[in-house]
Amino acid sequence: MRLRTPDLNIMDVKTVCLGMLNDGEASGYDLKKHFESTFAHFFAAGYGSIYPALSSLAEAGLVDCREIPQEGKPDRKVYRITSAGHEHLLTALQDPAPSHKLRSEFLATMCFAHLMTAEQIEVVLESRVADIERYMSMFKEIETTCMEDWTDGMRFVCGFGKAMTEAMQKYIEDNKDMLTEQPAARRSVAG
Amino acid sequence: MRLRTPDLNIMDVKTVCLGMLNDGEASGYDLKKHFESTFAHFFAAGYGSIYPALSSLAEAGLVDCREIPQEGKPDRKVYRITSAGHEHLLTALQDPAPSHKLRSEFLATMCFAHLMTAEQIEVVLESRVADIERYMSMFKEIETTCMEDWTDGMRFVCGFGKAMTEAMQKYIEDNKDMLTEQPAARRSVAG
DNA sequence: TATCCTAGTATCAAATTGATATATGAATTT
DNA sequence: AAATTCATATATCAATTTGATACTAGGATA
Repeated sequence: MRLRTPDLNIMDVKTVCLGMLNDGEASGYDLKKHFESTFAHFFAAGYGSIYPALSSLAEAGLVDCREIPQEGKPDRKVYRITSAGHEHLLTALQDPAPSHKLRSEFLATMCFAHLMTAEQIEVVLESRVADIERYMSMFKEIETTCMEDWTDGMRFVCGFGKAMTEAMQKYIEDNKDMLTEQPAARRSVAG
Repeated sequence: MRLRTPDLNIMDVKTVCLGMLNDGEASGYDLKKHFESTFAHFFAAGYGSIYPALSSLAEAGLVDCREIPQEGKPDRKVYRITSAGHEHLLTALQDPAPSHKLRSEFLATMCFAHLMTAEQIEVVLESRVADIERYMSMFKEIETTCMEDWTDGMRFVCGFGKAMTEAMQKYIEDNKDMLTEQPAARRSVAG
């Protein structure tokens, strides 16, 4: 019988929020903006995971919460990391093999390209290229604005994202013909 | 008030299973092996999602199931795509902008590299490089064995995986010093 | 005037993860 | 010879995450 692993040192939404809060206090709304900007290319999180994460962190005493009353809007809840939270973060960072997983409906779709028309394939590739270009602008903007006051870690991570995005762009550019210049008829049922 | 999108044309585990079954009948166990080999680098799925997916597909009449009795083991359930299933697959492939998402605990960890010791960072980088090398062997094996009878789509997808993996390897090789050769002291609390 | 954007909270069903359970024969290790 | 691991094959379950939705209001834009 195998014992359950402690589950305490995993980089889930909770831990990433804790890490962000280690950099300074913030509200759930503020954290969401972080997830949408610098973290967007490798770690997505929505309100549906951020708010429960903050509640859970507060309940565990890893952060504490201060409510700032506002008129017309809900109270702003500002979270601050505690020393227990800081310790917990250091523990989570001890995982020697953090995961790195791609979930690509795009590639899954391309696996079945032989069931699609050339036009359908082109539309999908164009949308992917558009996405890539959005990321490239984002990386460029980041480089020219906030990058100077960043840690080496953040620089490494953004450079990583940029390098991957460029490689993706190049691969698609170089190989799209593989998909769209099919000699044989496609699709077994007429569209 | 916005209407709920039809939700019928999404490349979820169900649809990917359907696509795999379009290539020939298979059991849940067989599909798992597919997910572990050729699909491993971009679309993970475990039994916990495959079996419910197959049940749901069968219930919707998109596949049918034949039970083959076996001694000592549970009956083998072999699923075959129906014509309704084939149609559904073609519909799912009409999504013009299928997603492509990375979820990287590795990069999230590296964001907080300033809270880690140089040794911890090195261990993490080594485990990532080891993972990359496993993927590279996998791609090489694929190229020398089954690639010939593949569709252009599958070739595109595997080439994509290989290109990304190589780019990742190169980036880490070229930039790891950024993380491990820090001049300043690290960690605010002694380890 | 109407709609959209920003600020701010929060919840919920559905999908997915990762582990676990069950059962047997064959292969491998001690 | 006994013990352990591996391959075959099914399935479930709690916890996590997704993606959408709901509520409110001021300011900007069409």
